[in-house]
Amino acid sequence: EKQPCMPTHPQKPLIIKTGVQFTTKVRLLVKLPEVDYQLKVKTTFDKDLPPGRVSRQFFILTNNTKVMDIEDYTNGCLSVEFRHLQLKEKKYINGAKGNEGLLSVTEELHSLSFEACFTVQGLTIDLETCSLPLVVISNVSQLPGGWASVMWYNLLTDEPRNLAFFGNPPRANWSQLSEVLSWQFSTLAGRGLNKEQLTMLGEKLLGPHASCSDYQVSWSKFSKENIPGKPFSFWMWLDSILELIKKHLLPVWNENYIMGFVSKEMERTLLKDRDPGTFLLRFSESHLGGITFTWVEHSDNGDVKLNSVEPYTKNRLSALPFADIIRNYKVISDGVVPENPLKFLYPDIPKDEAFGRLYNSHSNVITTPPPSQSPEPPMTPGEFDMLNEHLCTFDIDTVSVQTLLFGG
Amino acid sequence: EKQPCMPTHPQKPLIIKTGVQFTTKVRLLVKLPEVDYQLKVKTTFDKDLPPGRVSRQFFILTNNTKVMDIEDYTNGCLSVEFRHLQLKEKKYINGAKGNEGLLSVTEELHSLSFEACFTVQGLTIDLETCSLPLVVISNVSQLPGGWASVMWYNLLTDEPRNLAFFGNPPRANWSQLSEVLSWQFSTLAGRGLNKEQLTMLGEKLLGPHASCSDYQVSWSKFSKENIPGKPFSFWMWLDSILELIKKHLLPVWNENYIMGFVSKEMERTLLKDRDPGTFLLRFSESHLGGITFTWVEHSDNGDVKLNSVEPYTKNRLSALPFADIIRNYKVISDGVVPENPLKFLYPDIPKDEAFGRLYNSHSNVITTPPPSQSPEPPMTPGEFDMLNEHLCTFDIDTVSVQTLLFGG
DNA sequence: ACAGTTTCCCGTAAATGC
DNA sequence: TGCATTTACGGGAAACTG
Repeated sequence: EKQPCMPTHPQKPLIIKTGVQFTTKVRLLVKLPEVDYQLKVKTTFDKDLPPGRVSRQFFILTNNTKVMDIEDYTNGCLSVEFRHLQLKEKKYINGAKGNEGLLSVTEELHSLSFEACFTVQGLTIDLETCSLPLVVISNVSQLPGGWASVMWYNLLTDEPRNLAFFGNPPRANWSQLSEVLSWQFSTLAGRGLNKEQLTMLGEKLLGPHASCSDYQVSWSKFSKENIPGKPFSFWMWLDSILELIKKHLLPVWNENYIMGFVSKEMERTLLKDRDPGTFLLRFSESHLGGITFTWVEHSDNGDVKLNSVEPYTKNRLSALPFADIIRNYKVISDGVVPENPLKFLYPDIPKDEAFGRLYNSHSNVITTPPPSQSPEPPMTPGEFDMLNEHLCTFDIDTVSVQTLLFGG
Repeated sequence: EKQPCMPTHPQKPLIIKTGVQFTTKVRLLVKLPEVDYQLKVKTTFDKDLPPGRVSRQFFILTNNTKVMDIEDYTNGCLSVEFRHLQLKEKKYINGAKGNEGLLSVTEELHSLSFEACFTVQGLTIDLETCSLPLVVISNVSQLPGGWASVMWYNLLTDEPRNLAFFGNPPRANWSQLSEVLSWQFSTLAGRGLNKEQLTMLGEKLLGPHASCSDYQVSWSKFSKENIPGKPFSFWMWLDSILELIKKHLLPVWNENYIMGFVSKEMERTLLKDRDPGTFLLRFSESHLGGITFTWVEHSDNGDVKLNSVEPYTKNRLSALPFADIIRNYKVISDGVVPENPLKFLYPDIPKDEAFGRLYNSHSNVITTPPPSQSPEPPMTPGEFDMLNEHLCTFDIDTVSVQTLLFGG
């Protein structure tokens, strides 16, 4: 049987959006003695949470009971997959929202519980397990915040179900965190971040004085506080770039043509001694999801001048792919013949040699519609791969099953 | 009380999308003697349609009963407005879909019924009325087809409720139809179509030999059959242009700078004797929702050459407004200095004189994000204005009320 | 296999709630 | 009032269904 619909945002599991279908699967790890009746599993959302512990309460709209089935004839394992599950918020008649006041919705952790009950050799056995902490959102605009929480939790704790984690979230070592950030890029595009790129990110987060690997980053600095002088947090900024790459820059990113994370100072250091027309590609630090290029120009008196273009965002890039923008970019100034100032991709690759294979449109004259989106690249392995299977795939804990089987 | 949400697609009433809220209002035209209890009105979808008459059946998801209220103290009129109504399709357990097989969903007409019952001076009075025919769609992609049906019905019949209308739809005189088409533009933008533009449309629909005003257009030619050699019907094509104007071309359209509907032959006739650099703006006939410009060029040997650019569609226009595209358009050919070939808007208005006020971005160098959408223009009056009030606003027929009042 | 139709759900905008 | 959060729904794409 083919799956009629995939789970939500497959790249970001453990986040459930209300009103959108999701899928979950439980597997029984012990081999049971023959049972002559069907083993029913019931799934419940936030089963044994004392009301008021979390500010919002949800329930599963759709049918939440299903019979276990033999998953695979090679191991005879019993499993059940719930599909088309959907979450809805409970509305309180008398506004008794037990809001703790401190946490945002994406810091509020929830869980899915699974229960099964069966009788074997006169013993009644209750099985129960639950998922890793889940974040519930109501709009995809909350997805970046939710994913920040999932990353922080799984990076910093091995506890299976500490729903109060964000009441007092621990700090992360920059060495751990930078690895996770790099993985975000490699799961997206097959290319992580190099040392220089990570150094720039570390300095952005911790200040220029120290990006030593034992420096610690607070949860707040990572995703709650705004970057000084900017209306967005570090993670919101970085996630906007991930989205931009995913939708509009994959070919160029995968060719390693986007230096991307370069401070203004480093940019000057790199470019100042280069030939005129040398340029590099850099993500905007002032706007969400923007990319720009900076090129070297020599004034008549020999001064080195660096020019940048206003960042391109998804709107512009969906009208014309980035490689074609680079190809056809022209500077028009009064009295001067328009010219493309971009000659060599840093350090010295002739522009057309680098981008030639990525060009789509032919020229300004014969304009063609934007080409269809390039297909999603295959994912590369990484520590978070466990999350990249089905949403909430977990096994019933063998130990507790055995306890029940022999201790009942 | 402020309205919490507007009805669906306010420009296209009498079309209801399943799962999307709509609003309706009934008004009692006769002044009733004092009643000491509240007058309840119940609304029902497709109340007395024999099952099987239409292929799909729908029901109102939300509460469908409401109490009438005094609308306006100057006339003391009773009325009730239903808000947040929502339609859902009935699913048949045993596929007894009474599909007539011939009609498409947007040709299937439905109606909303309203009932009220009250007692006055010992007489029990039943009031009932119903809406003009409605089209039910499940996706906005069906909106153009639905609006074609609403237009055709209201253009060609005065019957209040001929739900079988599209079983054998009448033809329309070109004189009537062209007026309706022009109104589509004037309700959108405050500017209808002129004689030349309508002539081009008439020839497109009827062939070049005759666009005499008593020529008749069939329903099929208008919106069902594809234009020969094209994968879309006449109305789909025209509607795609209306959408393009609404979202991306309002300022330019309202200035009357878009000739728009010009045959290739007419274009040549108009441009061939003009100065080089004279251009006109024309909608694409080969692609949905596209606009292009054609300009005159003189070859070295004196031959007149007409060039056109590949049509701009909503994707490109949302990245850069059309006036700026015209401003910065450049032809780049090998060995020739890039130049903007657009000099004079036909017949002879210097480009910047025409478009200057509409320019937004300054040049290619300092690029700015596209400006926010310009606000909806006020509507102009027209025969279809009655439709452009609330969705399904109608009065209970005075005659039948009196019949009931005195004939009971 | 296919075309007409519906469902799904992201992403933007507006409404709502606190 | 302002900000956080939810709701609404257009639009593109996938899934469904005869």
